[in-house]
Amino acid sequence: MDCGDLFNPDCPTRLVLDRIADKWTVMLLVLLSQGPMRFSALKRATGISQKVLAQTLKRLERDGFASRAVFPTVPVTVEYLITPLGADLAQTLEGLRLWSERHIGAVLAAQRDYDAAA
Amino acid sequence: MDCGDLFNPDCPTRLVLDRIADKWTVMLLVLLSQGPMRFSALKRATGISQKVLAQTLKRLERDGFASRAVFPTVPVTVEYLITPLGADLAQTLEGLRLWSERHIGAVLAAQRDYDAAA
DNA sequence: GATGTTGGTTACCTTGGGAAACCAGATAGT
DNA sequence: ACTATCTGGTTTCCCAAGGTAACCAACATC
Repeated sequence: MDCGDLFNPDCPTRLVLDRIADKWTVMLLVLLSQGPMRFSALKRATGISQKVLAQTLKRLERDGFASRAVFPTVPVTVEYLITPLGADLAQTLEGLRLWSERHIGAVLAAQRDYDAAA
Repeated sequence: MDCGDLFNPDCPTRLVLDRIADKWTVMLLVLLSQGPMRFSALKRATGISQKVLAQTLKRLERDGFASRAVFPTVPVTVEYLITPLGADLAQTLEGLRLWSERHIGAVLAAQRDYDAAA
């Protein structure tokens, strides 16, 4: 697991982590990778606040991970779609999902042990 | 990429994301997976503040991802080591590191395009 | 006994996320 | 005409997470 230079703040891994390692970005990425979704559907699905959802979607669009499609219905319909780049990233995060399902028990057990010792 | 139910807040993926999807946890996990490291070395390597480093390491320990070894030298030496569980998680994140090195250019290009359009 | 070293903890301040209200644009109901 | 309603936001205000800097304990050295 050599990063070339993880100590360097311009290391690609650090740059990518700075973009996606927050509370909601990864979850939105995974949701959108399952299919297009409207703003309100994403809000309902995640429980994220409207403000931060708008912010986070803007960043996803800026980074080239998602795109916005506006349909002039009434009321207006806005759909968010994953891009090929975003889909590729979501695919590599699939491993994390599998890991979570396999090891969540071990994590929760570790937490219980740690809390019991204190 | 079916999560069973990513809409459910108790979905394993969401629980794991809640633990590791913050500014520093993933980077510390990757660093420790390369070998044991002392507190001050982690601080220098990441640029993280002392307070948040201590906090984050405590959480890593609680979640069973890292362990703390204190050597009664003078001044005291404290080493942080990755656990098998943490190493396993870091291994699945290796895919993310590879993805970053391959696609960071596309991300930065997308950002440039987006900013130019505005 | 002042100084330096490591690994923290404790103020203090600044930034980011959450809750709720408001807004635009257009239609439906009364 | 007027109010209500729907979507997709933005604005306002508040609180929590993170950063800065100072301090502390336990020694060892000068």
